[in-house]
This record gives sequence, C-alpha cells and structure tokens, in this order.
Amino acid sequence: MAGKFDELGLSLSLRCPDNKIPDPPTPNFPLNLMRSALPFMHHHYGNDTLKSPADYIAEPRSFLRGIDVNRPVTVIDCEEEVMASSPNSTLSSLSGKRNEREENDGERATSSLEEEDGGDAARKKLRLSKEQAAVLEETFKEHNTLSPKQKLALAKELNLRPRQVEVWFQNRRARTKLKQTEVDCDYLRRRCENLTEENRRLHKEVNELRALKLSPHFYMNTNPPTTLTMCPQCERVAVASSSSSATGAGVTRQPNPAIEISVSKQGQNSNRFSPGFAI
DNA sequence: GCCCGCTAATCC
DNA sequence: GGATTAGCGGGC
Repeated sequence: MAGKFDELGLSLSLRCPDNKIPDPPTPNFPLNLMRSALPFMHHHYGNDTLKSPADYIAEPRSFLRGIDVNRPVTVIDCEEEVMASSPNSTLSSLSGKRNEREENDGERATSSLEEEDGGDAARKKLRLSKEQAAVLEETFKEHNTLSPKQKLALAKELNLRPRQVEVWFQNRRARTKLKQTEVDCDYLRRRCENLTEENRRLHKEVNELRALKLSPHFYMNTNPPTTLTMCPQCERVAVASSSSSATGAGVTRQPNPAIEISVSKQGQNSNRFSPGFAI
C-alpha cells in the first residue's frame, strides 16, 4: 500500500515539476524522415557547390557524368532556335497550345506514333528520353537552379530548347517541394498523434493523483509521525506539538490519518475519515 | 527576366 | 489515376 503510494508520489515528482513530456514512442522517426528529405532540402535551400557557368560552357560534358547520352546530337544553336520557336510568342488559346511541338521531336524518346502521322504528331505530348531525364536529374542533384549559361549549355547538350530545360527544372522543384510538404505533413501528423496520446495519459495520471489526494492515505507522508503520540492502552491520541486543533484542548481528538494507517494495519479499523480532514 | 503556383493536356 | 510537360499570370 505504502509502496504503491510512494510509487505514485515518485511518478508525480518526476513528471510534473519540470513539465516534461516524454518523447514519442518513435523518437527517431522525425529524424529519419528529415534525413530522407535532406537531399531535397539541401538542393533546395543549402549552399550548393555550383561550378561557375563558364565551367559548364567550357566543359559541357561535366553535366553528363557517368551517363551515356550516346545520341546523334544535332548541332543546333539552341539560343537561336528557342527564339524562333518561343511558345509564348505563338500561344494564345488553349486549343492551340500543343501545336508547337516542333523541330527536335524526332530526337526525343516519345512514342513511336509521333513519326507516323504528321498532322497529329504535333499534338502528342512530349516525353523526354530516359537519357535526357537522367542528365537533368543529375544536374538537379548538383543544384536545383540553373544560370542562363548553364541552361543554354544543358539544352544544347541534350538537344532541347532552353525553355524545356527551364520548365523541367521548375517542375522538378515543384515536385521536390510537394514531396517535402508531404514529408512534413506526415511528420506533423504522427507528432500530433503522439502528443495526443501523451496528453491523454497525463490527464489520466492527473486524475489518479487527484483521487489519491482525496484519500486519507495521502496524508500519511505529509504528517510527521513524531507530532502525535498514541496511548497503546486507551488508543487515545495526544497532540505533542502546538498544532491547531479544531476539536480544542488536544486531549483527545479525532485520529490523524497517520494513526489511522497504523490502526488499520492491526485490522481493527477501516478507512472512515472524511477527505477534508485538517492537517 | 526568372520563379512560383495553378492549371490543362497528355502520356503511361 | 498518377506522372509529366508546358502555358499562363502574378510577384519580385
């Protein structure tokens, strides 16, 4: 009995004073999640190790580390090309939006339907080849933004319009951001669940402690046993100190809960004192 | 001029 | 139905 009391009291003293809430059941979970997102975060926010644009211009193959883009790259001046076929210059309606799939379509790894019918081929949505996508992805891993010169060099290397490279990077950043948002959302949701559970547990503990406080047992440890003495013959309690007694005189009085415990131990009495018993 | 958010169109 | 490509408009 007293052991249980002490255990509860210990629990109270450990948890409540510093208002500490235990860690969620899976404390490493957020870190793991964030680690998984770190590459994105790094590319998005971190200090990248950008080479100078001149490096890419002088050495465009540096984009293609370890990736075989063994395609018959036609030497096209991408800048001139894109100026001549700028989508913004030709699009004015939704229906005509896809009619500008032009010149270098044959170079892309799109469906073979593209080459079959000239009229509908322009309406087919372009898909970058695996090689192109891989190179773009590799470049994105290095830095998620491109300088104009880098964009031109990459476009030339991949035989794409600079606008396509630009759009690809924009969309890639959007995907990264979306993924990061999902990770953050998932983490916050789990965190909320953990905190809710912890809150529920703490409320339960508080209620248990309140109920315990209402019990006479609560006063056992709070009342020094040396302040009261009891006659072993008459079982009358004498107040040794100058404690204020509502019953007056201090000759005999209602027993203190501390005494009650000892009596109960003898099996002679049971708990029968009101909770509001004054200390 | 570039980027972002939103959106449509298209592919798979 | 999700993923991808790209246009459009607004913000900086």
